[in-house]
Amino acid sequence: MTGIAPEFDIGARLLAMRRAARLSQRQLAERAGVPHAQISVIETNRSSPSISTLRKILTGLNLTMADFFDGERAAPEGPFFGRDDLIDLTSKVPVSGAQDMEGRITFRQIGDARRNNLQMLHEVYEAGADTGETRLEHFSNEGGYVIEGALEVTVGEDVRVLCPGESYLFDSRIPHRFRNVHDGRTVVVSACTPPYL
Amino acid sequence: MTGIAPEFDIGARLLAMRRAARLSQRQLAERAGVPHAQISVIETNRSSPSISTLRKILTGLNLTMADFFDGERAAPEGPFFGRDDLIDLTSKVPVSGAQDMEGRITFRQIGDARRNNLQMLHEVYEAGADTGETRLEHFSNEGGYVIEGALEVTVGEDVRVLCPGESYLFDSRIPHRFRNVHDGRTVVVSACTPPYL
DNA sequence: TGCGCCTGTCAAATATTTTGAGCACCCCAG
DNA sequence: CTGGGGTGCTCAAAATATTTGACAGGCGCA
Repeated sequence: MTGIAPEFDIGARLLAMRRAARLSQRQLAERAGVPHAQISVIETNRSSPSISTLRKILTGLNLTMADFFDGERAAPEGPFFGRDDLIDLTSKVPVSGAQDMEGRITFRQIGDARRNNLQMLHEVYEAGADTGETRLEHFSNEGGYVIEGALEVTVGEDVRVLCPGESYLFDSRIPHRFRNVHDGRTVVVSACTPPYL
Repeated sequence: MTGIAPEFDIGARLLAMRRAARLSQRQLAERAGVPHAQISVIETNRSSPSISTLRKILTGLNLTMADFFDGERAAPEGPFFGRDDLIDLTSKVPVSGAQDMEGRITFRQIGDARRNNLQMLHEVYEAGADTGETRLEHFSNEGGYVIEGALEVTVGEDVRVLCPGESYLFDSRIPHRFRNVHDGRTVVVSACTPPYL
């Protein structure tokens, strides 16, 4: 048996986190103090790393185990969700210029994205919030609808400011960026499939 | 190198969780579908289990990875903590008669218990809340001070109702139990060393 | 083109974990 | 006391993960 967990894709998750940190396998390996091949093997799910190994690697990403497995947290059953049923993903979303963005962008997920293969988020951007250029390679499609405020969305070469009632939909592989250009907060309801996290 | 993680004691944590679930190593092993020796080896920190293995074991305890590593979550630095800095432990505390107690007892931790080797909690018992007989074997000492309401505390053979201003302190190895006998909520500030979770 | 540097992957040797059986101990009923 | 059933721990073989160094492809630049 090649003990690979089916439910939660460790490899994909690590890959996403690493990409988000803009690190190569080798860079991460050095930070974490593990051989570089290790990263490759784990990301492609060809081994189920030991806790100690995973922890070392996570150290290089400044993440805790809890952070890493947060997505696995039991989600409310549904199909209906109250205000408090939304799952806060903020800490998990690897916003590129994360230095200054702390606490300025909030993502809350509706239900169990993985099970439904659909990730719906309620996103709140405080004034000035900016994801920076997101070059995350999730092979997904994502869309969103602006509820409040004004969101500048950049997709590849296209840029546009979206106001309440306006929306977007594109292939996630295209580098994209979200920026709140409103002086108050901007609220968006978005969807992504398959789920990013 | 015998890759054992120093920071977060996996073995102790698993032991605590297993005890809380009132399962023997063999019982848990069967539920989880792993050999019983595994449990022993992990609990004594003589191996750092693979993610897939740990997940299997956790399944037998009805826990997710996120639950298990929740304690490792980055705690606020301190030495001062605002209202929102307290860490909610409610989901992690294995209250014995947990069936009915859902949402009726709240535990919030102050700062990083593990680092300071001191776990301070703000506990809120809703009307009727009862921990049931807690036969948790933590080799700790714990104390508490009642802020509001009325708490019936049972320690071994001793029983007493504590009102605001009253307090308790005892060896945690003695079976104990907390019960809110007030018709409103009861609030307690407690401490435990070394930390239970 | 060819050099240098980067990327990620692969294969073989080594180290660790996992496995299943067996051991010692304790408790209780016969 | 003796057998049955429980507890957790130990051991050696088998399976897996980790490590190391080599490899192929991409990219920029002389």
